[in-house]
Amino acid sequence: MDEDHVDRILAQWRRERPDIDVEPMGVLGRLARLSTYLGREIEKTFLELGLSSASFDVLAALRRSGRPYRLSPGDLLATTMITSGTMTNRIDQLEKAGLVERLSNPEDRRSVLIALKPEGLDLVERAVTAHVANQHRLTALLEPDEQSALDAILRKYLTAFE
Amino acid sequence: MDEDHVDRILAQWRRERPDIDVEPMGVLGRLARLSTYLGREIEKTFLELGLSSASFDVLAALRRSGRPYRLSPGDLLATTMITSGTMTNRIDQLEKAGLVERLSNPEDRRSVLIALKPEGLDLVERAVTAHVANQHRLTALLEPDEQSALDAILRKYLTAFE
DNA sequence: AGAATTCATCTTGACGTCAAGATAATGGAT
DNA sequence: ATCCATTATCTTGACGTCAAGATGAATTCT
Repeated sequence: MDEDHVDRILAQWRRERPDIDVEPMGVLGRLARLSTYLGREIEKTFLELGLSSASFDVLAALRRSGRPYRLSPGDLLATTMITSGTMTNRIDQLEKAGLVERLSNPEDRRSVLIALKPEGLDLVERAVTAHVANQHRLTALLEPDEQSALDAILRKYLTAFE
Repeated sequence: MDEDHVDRILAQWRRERPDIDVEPMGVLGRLARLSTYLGREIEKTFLELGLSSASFDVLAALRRSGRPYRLSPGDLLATTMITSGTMTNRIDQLEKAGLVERLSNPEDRRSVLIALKPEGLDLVERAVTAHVANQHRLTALLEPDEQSALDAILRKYLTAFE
């Protein structure tokens, strides 16, 4: 059981503040660090295609919704963990890049439909292939039984928030 | 085994792209979502003390380094996962808030020492107490055996990056 | 000693995000 | 018929972060 970065932080706290129980800090610290590393690895793959994780999330939501690859900003919002202002910003950029377009909805003039353009569809198909291959590489750093144990615990943990 | 948000995304991909193996997307997606939720919960606690996670990280590094609570920006950098520009920015703010001060190092004029001021020490002591209590609440959402299983897997996973 | 290299820190410009609120259209209640 | 609350989207201003490079000081090499 080698000492890692988080262990060294915990050891410092135990020396300086022996009154506090740092066990929770260990798990939560590791989760945060790991999530940062994994996020950066994932970002790299998208960067090679001229995308970001942020843009991909929107394109992917449109793609996996099925034909005709159209969703309202509100629908898109529901699939992510961002605010409406951030979604507007993401759509603006994708529109500027020619990957999606805003279509007005004749049935409800308050709302708008975001549609994947052919260029966006083509790009997201290539991106998802590269992304999934990369995710496979990243999860392969754990053994299959560790992956499924991790997944089960994360799933339970998430129910506390969703 | 109820269906969660990530399951719904995976089901969409399986329908639209039956050729791809979405298993890795499940674990990694859950890890990212959970990390975001936990990060927001943690941020809330610091907000009540007029701090952010970012500021706390710096104050905490100084506090747990022990007396006289002084580290160079380089030392601080090594304990975090941010760039030097971001560290300068964090120190600027803490200095502006009167929580730390920059001391010139007479032994090496290239470098600087960041010192906790009494106000900073007082605040970080209160912050770490509140933070640890909050972390305890957050980890208590899992059973003790789940917490330790999670910790063990995360520790192993992290070795791939550190 | 002088020049080139390395090191420690800071600056700049850009980006993604958020909170709060603005705008505009709809639907319901009286 | 009008008013009001709700819904959908966008705008604004601020913040934290990063990548790239600038600055100033120390070290190494000749």
